[in-house]
Amino acid sequence: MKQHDYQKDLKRVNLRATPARMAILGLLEKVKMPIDVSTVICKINEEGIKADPATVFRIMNMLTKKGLAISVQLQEGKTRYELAEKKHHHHHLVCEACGKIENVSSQMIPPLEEKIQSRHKFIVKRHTLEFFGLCQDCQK
Amino acid sequence: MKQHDYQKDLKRVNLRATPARMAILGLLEKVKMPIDVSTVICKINEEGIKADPATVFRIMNMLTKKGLAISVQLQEGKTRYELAEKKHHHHHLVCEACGKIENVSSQMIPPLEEKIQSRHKFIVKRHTLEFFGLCQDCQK
DNA sequence: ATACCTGCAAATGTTTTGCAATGAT
DNA sequence: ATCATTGCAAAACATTTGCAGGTAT
Repeated sequence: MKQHDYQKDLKRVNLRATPARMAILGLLEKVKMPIDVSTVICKINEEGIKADPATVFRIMNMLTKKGLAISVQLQEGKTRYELAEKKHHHHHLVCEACGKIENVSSQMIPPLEEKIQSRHKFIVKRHTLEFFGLCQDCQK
Repeated sequence: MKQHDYQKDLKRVNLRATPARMAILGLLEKVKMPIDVSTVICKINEEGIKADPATVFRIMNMLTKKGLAISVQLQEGKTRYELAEKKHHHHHLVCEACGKIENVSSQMIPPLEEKIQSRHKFIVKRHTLEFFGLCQDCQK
């Protein structure tokens, strides 16, 4: 189980390796699910790293812009972030009872909910699907 | 082209028919796309109906809870609402250039982006797909 | 040494809440 | 006459920004 070299990751995208950034990358790898800024602050604080919300928001925006993190919005009125694993694009299964968040790969899409139900033992109550891009008029 | 009887719709779900509610339902039907609270306030104001943000938020929450409206979140940090047409479940095509929002039906899902591209002349840059329901542990 | 980062305070934007007054039934 | 609904003010959150001081490189 190889530990990522965050120092190198950060240097690669021209970001300085600060304690907060290292801690955040480590945390994102450890939790393996999208987390919001308050959780980040709380968790890294437990590791002895104190950071201001403004700083954490700035870091998350940076990591996202640089491609090290991905922002995820799950109809909660706030943003979550997860590590941008180079591997497959995926979506999320959000349990409305306990809040647990699992991943599903895009290959799941075709017979959609039945497949998810049988493979993940997850009862799909509803889903959201939104496409972002360019409408006909804006393609010029 | 039959005009909806909002008065009856509201009564059916035990909500009183107030000017603000009638105006909002009428507006939602007219615009035919999800709109946010600021837009609602602005538009109904043009019709001579003045309403406080707190009131409009309360109304939108009510309408949503009662099933007359649906809330839509398109990664904007705010909530949009659309009329809960009894017809088919659908998703949205959001143009990142002009902000126009079109609808797509669920039947589109299978070969996903290619189909959307050819049928809607919409270039899909990215999409979000999230499932909400009950995980294995929470099904008891 | 220099440019980047951070903390702090203040501002912005969305949404919620308490309470007294108003309005629908 | 009720009880729901509204407006207003204030508060709660999530997020952003300006600026001066601190820190990686």
